[in-house]
Amino acid sequence: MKRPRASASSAFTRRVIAAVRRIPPGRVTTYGDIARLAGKPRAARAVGNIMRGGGAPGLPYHRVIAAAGRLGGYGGNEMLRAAPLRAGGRVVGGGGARQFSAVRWPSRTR
DNA sequence: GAAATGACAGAGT
DNA sequence: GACTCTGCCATTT
Repeated sequence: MKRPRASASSAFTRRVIAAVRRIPPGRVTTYGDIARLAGKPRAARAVGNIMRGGGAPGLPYHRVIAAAGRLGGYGGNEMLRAAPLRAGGRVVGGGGARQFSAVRWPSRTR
């Protein structure tokens, strides 16, 4: 099994973790926003890489979703249940991106 | 040091 | 409105 997990050995990784931690309860954010908070608005991919590693256990990574309002490709089914995504009713499973807009962390100040 | 991988984003068709 | 392709970045091997 080859599972290259990233570790928080860099400041950037730490920054991403801090950004996720900044997410208020009942709200979700996108990789792009996290990347931007980390200082690299184009590093959404890198953000996903860091999460994959799980360098910060306990961190609400499940609150971070794709900009499209979808979950991305991590296949978090049980996770969503535990996630506070029900802030607006339900983000995934039925209505999706629309409600997502309601719980989206208003951090994107483009 | 270089190549491969990956939980995305945005623009174009 | 939906699908496809490319670009950007960081980490790991």
